[in-house]
Amino acid sequence: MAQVGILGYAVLGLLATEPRTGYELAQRMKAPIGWMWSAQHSQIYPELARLTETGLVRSTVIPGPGPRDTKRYQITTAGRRSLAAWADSPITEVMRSELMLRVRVLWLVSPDRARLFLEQQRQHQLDRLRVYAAEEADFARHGDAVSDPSSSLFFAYATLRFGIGRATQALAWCDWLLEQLAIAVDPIALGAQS
Amino acid sequence: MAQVGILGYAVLGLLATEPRTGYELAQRMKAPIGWMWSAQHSQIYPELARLTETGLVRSTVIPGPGPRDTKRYQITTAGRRSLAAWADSPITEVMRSELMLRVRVLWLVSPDRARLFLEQQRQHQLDRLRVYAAEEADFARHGDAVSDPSSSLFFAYATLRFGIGRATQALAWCDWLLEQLAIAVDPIALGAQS
DNA sequence: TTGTCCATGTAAAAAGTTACATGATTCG
DNA sequence: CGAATCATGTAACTTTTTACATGGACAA
Repeated sequence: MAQVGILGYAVLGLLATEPRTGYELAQRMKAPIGWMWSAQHSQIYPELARLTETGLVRSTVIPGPGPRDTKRYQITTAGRRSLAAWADSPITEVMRSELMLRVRVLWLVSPDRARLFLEQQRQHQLDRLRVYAAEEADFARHGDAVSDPSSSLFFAYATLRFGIGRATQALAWCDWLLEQLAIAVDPIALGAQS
Repeated sequence: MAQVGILGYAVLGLLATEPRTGYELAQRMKAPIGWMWSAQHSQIYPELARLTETGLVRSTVIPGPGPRDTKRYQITTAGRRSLAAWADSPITEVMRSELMLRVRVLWLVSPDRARLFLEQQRQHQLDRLRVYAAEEADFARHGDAVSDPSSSLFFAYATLRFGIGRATQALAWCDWLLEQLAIAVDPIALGAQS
């Protein structure tokens, strides 16, 4: 029995709340959900075929445009069971931050360019926070279900909170680092502060 | 001219401060630096060969054990130039969090298992913070160089700060979520709080 | 009529993981 | 004398990215 990879579970997780087409799944895997996990459509279509073969999803043809059939996928009972088993299995996460790789090497860049780079990152986090704020407003409209820990909505909201926390932390870090750089460039400021 | 990928720059970044063997590079790519970017030795050796071909690193054979030559790699002037150019070039980061994928789906799991899962994550963050604290103590021993933004040490310290901030934020989020779950399970606590 | 969105796929290449393989030294 | 560490590599496989390919509907 072919085992399911993370991408498979990501797809099953999205199908667990409602049926979707491959295209819709691909859309969802972009920002802001894509800031948690991303995938291209070229990865999703073959994955859906695999999940169908192993009986974890099922599809029905619906009317749609284009040269091929439009298929709406739904999760099966077996799929739901597989997803639940994966949900609280041991997790080994590999963190990858290109940003930190860059920062580690910023001493090779002129102070001006370094500051510009960090200001761009700062702006990037602000942009994210604005998107998150809009998402949070959406959740607020749902009312009580958001605070009910047996609902899928509650955990979707929890991931949003995580994203907001992360962006806020990254923003604060940018500010701290920019401040450190400013102090170093202008020792008078240091004197005035101490 | 074959272009360098992120892994290549990660390697160049480590070689920028001092020469190392492939083995030493692989060691460094484990925790806690590996929490920012990780790579296996099977990826590093071929990468070093590529970087040698393109003239971004150079190696000298040094005495060592085993059936093959032990090589110490150093970055070349061309390598340093390439690295500096990459450092502040536009960045497009793809965030991947298996944890968030799991949390999104925790409503499928029993409340007890969900709480256990989150408590494990909480402990995981605490463990990380302990390792980071030890690393921070190391930096403190270096004295002034840590606060000099023209030094490589300063930016290494900045990435450590980022890691600490991230783990702290994740910890706070775990606490928040666990609290939400506790309130839902035990409505008396809610009454007592309000 | 040109461009964007909907909708599905395949192919090729790059990146990353896991497993295989060798052998010296050093510590318990 | 066995296990861990040092040290280097290759092979097979999986995952992810980028590019190619088709075509309907609808709006500027």
